[in-house]
Parts: sequence; structure tokens; C-alpha cells
Amino acid sequence: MSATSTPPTTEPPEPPAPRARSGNRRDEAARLAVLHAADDLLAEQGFAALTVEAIARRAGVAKQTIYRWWPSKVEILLDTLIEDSAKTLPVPADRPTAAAVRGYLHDFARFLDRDPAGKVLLTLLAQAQHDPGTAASLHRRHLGPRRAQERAWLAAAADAGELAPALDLDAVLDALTGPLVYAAMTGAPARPELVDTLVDRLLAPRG
Amino acid sequence: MSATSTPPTTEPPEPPAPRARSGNRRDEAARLAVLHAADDLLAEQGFAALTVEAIARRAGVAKQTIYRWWPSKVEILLDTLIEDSAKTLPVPADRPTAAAVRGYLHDFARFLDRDPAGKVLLTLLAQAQHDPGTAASLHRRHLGPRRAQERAWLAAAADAGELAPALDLDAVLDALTGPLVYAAMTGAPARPELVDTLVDRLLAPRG
Amino acid sequence: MSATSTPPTTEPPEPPAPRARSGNRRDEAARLAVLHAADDLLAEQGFAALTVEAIARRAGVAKQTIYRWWPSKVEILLDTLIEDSAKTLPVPADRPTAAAVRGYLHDFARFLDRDPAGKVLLTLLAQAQHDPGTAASLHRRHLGPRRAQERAWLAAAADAGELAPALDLDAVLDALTGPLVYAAMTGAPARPELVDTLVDRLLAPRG
Amino acid sequence: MSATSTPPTTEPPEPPAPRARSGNRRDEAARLAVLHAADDLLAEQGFAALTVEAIARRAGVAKQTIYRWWPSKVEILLDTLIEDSAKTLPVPADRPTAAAVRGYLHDFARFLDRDPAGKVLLTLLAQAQHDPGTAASLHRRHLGPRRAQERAWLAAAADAGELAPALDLDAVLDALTGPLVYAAMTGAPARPELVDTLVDRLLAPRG
DNA sequence: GCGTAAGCGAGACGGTACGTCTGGTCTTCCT
DNA sequence: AGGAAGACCAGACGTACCGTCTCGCTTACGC
Repeated sequence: MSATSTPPTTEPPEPPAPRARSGNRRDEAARLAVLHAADDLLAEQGFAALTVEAIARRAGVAKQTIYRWWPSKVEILLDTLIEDSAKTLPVPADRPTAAAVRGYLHDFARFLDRDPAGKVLLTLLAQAQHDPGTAASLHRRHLGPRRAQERAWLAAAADAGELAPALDLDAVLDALTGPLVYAAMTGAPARPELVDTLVDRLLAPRG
Repeated sequence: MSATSTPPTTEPPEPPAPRARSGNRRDEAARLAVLHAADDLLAEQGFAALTVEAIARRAGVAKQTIYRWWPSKVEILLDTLIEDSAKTLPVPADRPTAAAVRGYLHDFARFLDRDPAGKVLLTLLAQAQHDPGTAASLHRRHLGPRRAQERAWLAAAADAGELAPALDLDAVLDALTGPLVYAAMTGAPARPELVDTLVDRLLAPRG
Repeated sequence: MSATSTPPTTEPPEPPAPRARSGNRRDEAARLAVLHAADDLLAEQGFAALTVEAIARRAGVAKQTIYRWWPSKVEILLDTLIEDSAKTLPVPADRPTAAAVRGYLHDFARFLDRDPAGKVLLTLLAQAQHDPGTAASLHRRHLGPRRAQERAWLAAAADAGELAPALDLDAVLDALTGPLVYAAMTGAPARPELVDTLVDRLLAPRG
Repeated sequence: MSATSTPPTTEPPEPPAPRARSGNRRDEAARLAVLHAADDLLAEQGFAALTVEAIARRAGVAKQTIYRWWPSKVEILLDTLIEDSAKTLPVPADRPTAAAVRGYLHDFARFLDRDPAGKVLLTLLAQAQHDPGTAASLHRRHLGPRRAQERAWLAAAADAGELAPALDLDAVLDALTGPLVYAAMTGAPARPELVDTLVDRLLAPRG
């Protein structure tokens, strides 16, 4: 379960217990309740059920509370994605070895296939096709920063002679992650050998 | 302009000229008007503007006419995608050479970047993330048949010794098309050298 | 019960039976359901409960159907008032005698005190104090036409020598009905001798 | 301008200057600011704009300050009505002559037509139709005490032989004030001859 | 003179209703 | 028969107020 989701032992459709009010400070419990509710609704009922009204109902929160803090439901998902992916799938910063890169890509494949936050990423990528605002937010707040970290990490590995990227790093990262994302989007199961082959052919020093 | 779209000399926002009525046979003119209208609306205004009412209005057709023949607007897009991609980007069946494969992938990259039908494909892939029904239709009517043709074509090329695929053909096709789709989805410009590198590293017989 | 209300044997809080759809003509059943629901809600729960959402819920009608045909809930009440008062309290047109005038005023007092439509009139008069639009509609559609009929009727009685109005007819009508309305508004019980005295002192030819 | 309103030279929409804080005693300045704001809002924008939030905003006061001291906005209006009507339209207590009664009624008609506090009375009478709580407060705090004074005053005049009421005093008072209130409620202009005729026919000793 | 108590402005909170919008269904009329 | 027209139910949209609550501050009182 993703980091912002309620533990699996709790009851999705129960009346949310009344939280203590916070006065004139932002209520962290309300913020978390919204993120959890959005996460859970997406996982359980799909994107079509992810309406502001449903999130508010499930979180035990007023619609106005959501509109006060988030400009759209997409930004709610983006918040959950950022918080969850930082915990579940951090970009390594310290071990620029070939094996570490391979491991990171395996983790990424598993993230897309199994982690609810992976579904959130696919959902946001999809929504970005429909809405330029989503595309901009997704790049600015998630894809851009993450890609920058990945690029720096790969560059360090290349400098260390661990890797010999076949192309510029952005193109290589597209070539490595693109197949995983595309497979996840078309419902294909995870294929570990795909990751291994990609790393071998696109990153490994030849011969 | 995609094959089902009105030629550029015609007027998108004009009052649609009254078509001759067809009596008790399905009206082919109405069918085409719907496909054109959907195509044009998606290209001009984006997915959010692609409502059944807008399509009906633009096509000069009753909503009921659309609901009678298509279960959803997704199926309309699928119809245009199938008809257009068959014309614009046919899977070659005759020349199983390495160069032909490379050319096909370059064509595919250009299709995603420039052809309105490429945008339709991205839109349907996106919608498939939101709606399992779309995912099923997209596979059954487009991705599945096309992938079968591509697989057969690559198999012929491999048999002919033109290629030495690094993995099973489905995985290789994901590895080849995935980066192109992912790049198009994240707004990256077309990179011909990406295609070349992918073909070299994943398909070329190792020298 | 007022004319547009459901008979007392029917069930207020039951799920409204699905009505037959009307196609592209206005649905008279929906119109009546709205009028009944508004009438009943006002009588049972008061003006505060008379929300468009509650009317729609009770009538088994979509909110849009209400907004399509009525610019505001006030116009719904005005419709019920006009239909009901035409049946319950018609302005006599035929017997311009002093006794008939006295009887009409007694009927008016009873209408205000007991008829649900009397409550509707008081409600609309009240709402007219809050909203100029209500005031205008109330005058144009109810008070104006009704006052014109009453004036003509009194004029005929005066011509016949039955009455000797103490003032111009509009002022006399204010003097006759004003006390009844004011008493009803302040919750006073009906006082028959008030009507009799008013008629004696303001209309009767001085003996 | 009514007694609780800001002088006309002040600017309604400017940022209210911060008042000195009062410590743990009730802040009279805040109390007056609320009464003024309510009065002004009602006069300028009508009842619909008279929300607690708007009063608080305009008075430069926290909502909680309003809810601490008034159970509802109706009670705010009632406070202004009581204070203003005691100044603008006191019930005479000393000169129980026929002419004084006639003068009081003329004053009352002018109060309804021109004084902002007259609008407040009409507003509260209207609101009493919608809300039993308002009706009770209006009677208990304004209509009841005032009617008692008027009754006593008329009784003194009758005892003195100045008047010969046609009915019990409450009914006579309804008959005298009802037409004036009803005319004001339906937007009729003041008619001095109406007052004179009512006094003549309902109060004057029959010559 | 310092703690306690209350009033204050501010503003977040869970709610309800608003009036608008679109989707998908249904019926009637017309060609 | 089939297309055009449009009314219908359903329900999400984003906004405005409701009345409650807590916060951090300020002032007055009493020990």
C-alpha cells in the first residue's frame, strides 16, 4: 500500500471518525485524509470515480477544504505521487554502479506494476495527454526533478566508467524507462529480462 | 490531415450543409461526418472538447444517431484510428529487411509526432488508463491486430537472417516502440538517432 | 389541501414512482409533481426547507427540469398560488351586492388563515420584501390582475348604489384587505367582527 | 439615516480602521459597528446581501464576535429597529387627543415609507413569515411592547372622550396600521387621505 | 505585578444549497 | 426506417454562507 494510504486493516467505507479541529491552522489530518481518500478511490474504483465530491465524502472533509488547498484533483494525485515515490522509489544518489542502475530499473518496473503509486503515475501521464495543465504540473513537480536526479546519477556512473551510455542521457533514460511504462500502460506483465537486456545493450560498456 | 478528416479547403466551423437523407439504410455520409467531426475536434480543441454533443453539433447529426451506432466516443476515435493508420502507417508485409524495419520505426515516430492519427493513438492509450473498456477495445481492435502483423513481419526478417532480436519479439517490440510512445507522451521532440540506436542495439546481428 | 397538492392518501416520503417519459414535449406530470412538491414542502416544513434540491428530490425530478421551466422557486409558488386561488377564492363577477362583498372578505380572511394557498400568498408577500424580482412578479401575475377584478367588481356595486366607498377604490381595497393580511402576518386569529366593521364604516352608504 | 448608521460622509467600502482592543469587556465599538453594518447593508444591497459574513466583513469584526452576542442576524436587525424606532417614532404618552392619534399615524406612514428603520420593520415582518423564531422575537421585543403602549394611549384617549373606537382596541389598531403596512409592503406610495379616513371612520365619535 | 479570564480578529473546518453543465436515455415528429 | 429535435433523470462542477472551533493577542481585574 502506498505511503499515504490507510493501512489495509482499516475499513474503506466506514464513517470517518471525527477529527479534532485545528483552529486557524491548516489541519494536517484533513490533508492526509484527502490524500488517502484519493489514493484509495483511484485504486478501488478507478479514475472515473475520482471526483472531488467522492474524495470529500470519503475523507470526511468538506469540498471547500479541498478547493481551498488544491486547484484540481490532479494536484491531489501529484501530491500523493511525490510523497509516495520519494519513499517507495527514491533515486539512489550514492552508488553509481552498473548493478545499482539495473536494480533501480527493476524497482521501477515493480513500482509500475504493483505499487498503487505506480498506478497514480500512469494515471497522471494519461491525464497529461488530455490536459496541458496536467502535463505542465507533472513535468514541473515530478518528471522534471526526478529526471534531473536520474541524469546526474547516470552521469556519475558514466564518469566512473561503470557505464557507457549509447546516447545522450535523456535519450537513454527514455529508452530505458519508455518500454517499462509502455508495457505497464498496455497491461503487459513485468518482464525482468527486458530490463536486463535494455541495460546490457544501452548502458553496458561494449566488450 | 488524417484520412477521415475533411480536406483543408472545407470549413470546419460552418453550418454543415444538409446531407441527402438515406431512407432506411445506414447513412454513410452521416457516419463519415461523425468521424471527421471527432477527428477535427480532437485536433483543434483537445480531448476535453470531444463530447458527443459537440461531435453531433459539428457533424450536423443527432445525438441519437451517434448513440445508435457507437457505444462511446472512444469507439469513434478507434474507428478513425483504424481507418487512418491503415492508410498512413501500414505495417509492411513484403520487405523484411533491416532497413525496412528501421524505416518503419522512423515512420512510427513521425506518425506519433505529426499525424493527427498519432494524437488519436496517444489519446486512446491515455483513455485506456482511465477506463478498462477502452483498454479492451483498443487491444482487440487496434493494438492486438497490429502487434500480430508486426510480430509476423519481424519473424520473417529474423528468419531471413536480416535481424537478430535480443529478446522474444513482443518484448523487442515493446522496447522499440515504448521509448517513442513515452517520448511523445512526455512532449519530447522526435529524435531520429534514438530509433537508430534502438535498432542497432536490439535488432542488428551483432557484428 | 390546496388544489395542486397530492391527495392526503398518497405518501409524501415514498420513492416517487417513475413516470412515463414524454419525449420532446413538456412533461405535464413533471410540472404537476413540482407544484405539488413545492406546496407540500412549504406546508409541512416551512419556507426554509423549500430549496430547489428538496423540491426536485420530493418531486422525483431532476434539478435541471426545474431550472428549465422556472427561473426561481418563487415562480413555482406563484404558479401554485394563481392556480389555487382561482379555484378557492375566485373574485365574484356577478353579484355586486353589499352582502356579497362582505362574504368575499370573510372568505379572504378564511383563505389567509386556513388555506395552504393563503400561506403561499403570505410567503410571497414576505419574499417580495427581500427581493425586488419577487415583488415585480407578484404584482404582475397575481396582485395586479386580482386587484383589477376586485376594483371592477366594487365599481359595479357602487354604480348600483349598493356601496358608498369612503375613498378611491384602491385605497378602500387596501383599507379592507390590509388589516386582514396584517393580522394574518402577525399571527392573529380571524376576527369576523373586524370584517363587518370595516365594511360598515368604509363601504356602507351612511344611513 | 437611521440612528445606528454611519454618517453619510463615511465611506462604506473602505478598509475599516483597526479599533482599539477592549480587553475582557464587551467592545461597544464592535457592537455599534455590527449594527451599522447590518443597517447599511440592508439599505444598500437588500436582505439577500445581509449575511453574517458580509456584516462581519463590513464591520471589520470577526464572525465569532457576532455569534457571541447575537443568536442570529435577525436579532441584530431587531436591535437596530428597537433603538431607531424609539428615537424616530416614539409612542406618545402624554397627549391623548384625536389630533395626536392622527399625527402619530401619519408619522407611522412616513416611517414605513422613508425611514430605513421602516424597511427594517418590513424586513422583519417578512422574515417572521419564514421563520417562527423571528416571529416570536419580533412580537416579544418589538410588536408586543409597542402595541401595549399604543393600546394604553388609545384607552386614555377614549376615556377622555376624545375617541370612540369602533371595536376593541387591538382590532382597531390592526385596522389602522394594517392598511399602512400592507400598502408599504406592496410598494404603494403614502396616501395621507387614507390615514384621515381611517381615523374618521374607526375612531372619531360619530357626530 | 502577575496570573487568570474574557473579548477580540482571523480563518480553517464540515456542511448544505446554489445554479450550471454534460452524459446517456427516451419519445415524438418529419423525411 | 431512420434522422432530427429536444425533454428528461442523474449527478459532478465550483462558489457562497452557514455555524463551530482554535489560535494568538490584548486588556482588565484580583490576588
